[in-house]
Amino acid sequence: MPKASPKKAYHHGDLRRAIIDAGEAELAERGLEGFSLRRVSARVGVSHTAPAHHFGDAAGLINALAERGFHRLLEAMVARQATAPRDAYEQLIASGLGYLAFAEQDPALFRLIFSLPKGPDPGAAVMAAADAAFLHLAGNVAALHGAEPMAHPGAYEEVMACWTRVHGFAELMLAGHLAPPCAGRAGAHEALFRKVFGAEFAAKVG
Amino acid sequence: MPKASPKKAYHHGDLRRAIIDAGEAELAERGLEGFSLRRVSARVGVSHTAPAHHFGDAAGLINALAERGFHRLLEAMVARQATAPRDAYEQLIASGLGYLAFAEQDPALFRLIFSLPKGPDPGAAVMAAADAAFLHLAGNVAALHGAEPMAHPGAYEEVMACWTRVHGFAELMLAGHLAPPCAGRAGAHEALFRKVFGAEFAAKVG
DNA sequence: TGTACATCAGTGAACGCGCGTTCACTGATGTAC
DNA sequence: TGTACATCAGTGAACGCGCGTTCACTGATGTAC
Repeated sequence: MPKASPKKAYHHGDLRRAIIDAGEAELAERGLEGFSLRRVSARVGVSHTAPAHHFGDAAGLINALAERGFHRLLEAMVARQATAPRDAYEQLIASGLGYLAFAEQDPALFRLIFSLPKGPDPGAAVMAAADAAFLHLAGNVAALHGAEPMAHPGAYEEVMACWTRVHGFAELMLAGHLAPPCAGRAGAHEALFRKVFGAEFAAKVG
Repeated sequence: MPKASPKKAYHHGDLRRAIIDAGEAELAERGLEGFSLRRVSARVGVSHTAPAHHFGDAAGLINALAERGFHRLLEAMVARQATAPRDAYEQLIASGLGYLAFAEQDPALFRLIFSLPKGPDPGAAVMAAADAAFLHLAGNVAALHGAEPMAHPGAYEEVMACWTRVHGFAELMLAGHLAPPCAGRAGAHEALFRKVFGAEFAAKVG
């Protein structure tokens, strides 16, 4: 039994993964404010210089967390859709509700992915993860017309109309700007979200 | 001439105001990340313990900045409306464009006012400033119906529909998630905003 | 009008803290021959 | 199969930095009498 009881192996085995996990937990518990490599390292039980081998500096870890964050966002949309009627509009709404659920469950990670410092290199992996989330929404919208995503004229504007509504709702919710009756109960925002999402404004001239 | 040439008066005269001004500038130049009382004090040319007399700690200054931020947001909406046709829908759109202009001009302050730590006491003055901005939008929406703000049933939902759209657009714009053709030119987002704000989604069942 | 005293506003030195970075190191793993 | 060596992964002590806080202080202002 060669690998049995590795009590305290010098090499961690999957430290990169462990640090991202710890970073995510740290973020959820204490927020981005005061986020530090030292704290994350201590959480993993490793010396505070160890992460440098995998991420370079703190920005590198933040980038990795952002990539995971966009994946989580996509997962949340997909998960919520699975519980909804297959009707295209209901699927779109469910996608939005999943988006809101993610924001509510992990506000710090949600905010992180939408406030990246726009540094020199945003990181191709992060961009790809963000694009995947965007394209998912585009798919939801295209389904309303039984069409391919982003295929017809005006498709971009329509997807952005969807995204800005969902995202704005999420941000105002986190900022505490939704009316008190909606606070507290789980999923209490759903009725408001449905009305707000579909509301039409009169008097569109020209 | 009693008060002439006060070269280097021991008392500042209006230090509270000066510190808020410096804090606003500091925020605009360097962002909330690494914002410190020491830097702000140095900017004013005053010892770094001086602000404590006026704000207590850093949170106190942040609060004062948030209050000013909401006022700036309201000012931006009003200013933009003044340049628009008096038609109610155009006034609403103009209000939204002012909102976007503020976000674009001072992203750090914009983000600050929508990410307050939700501490024990959010500060009555900040709340009042936020409410004023909300009520302004409510007035814009009510004008579509020639009614009083928040008077008719469904008025709240309608105002939130407006707010979430404008706010979501602003946030995604700052996060760099608007399509490249819209980046760069001043006011280049206006056409997209108009389409996105007024877009309707088909198939609203029930 | 003048004097005494309390309060307010700002100073500047000192402190401890957690941070990221550097550095010489050591244990483990992989590869060449 | 064995040995040598390079590379990778993680350690732990040390450093300097900017931060907020504390503290005794001093200059200016206001108020009572």
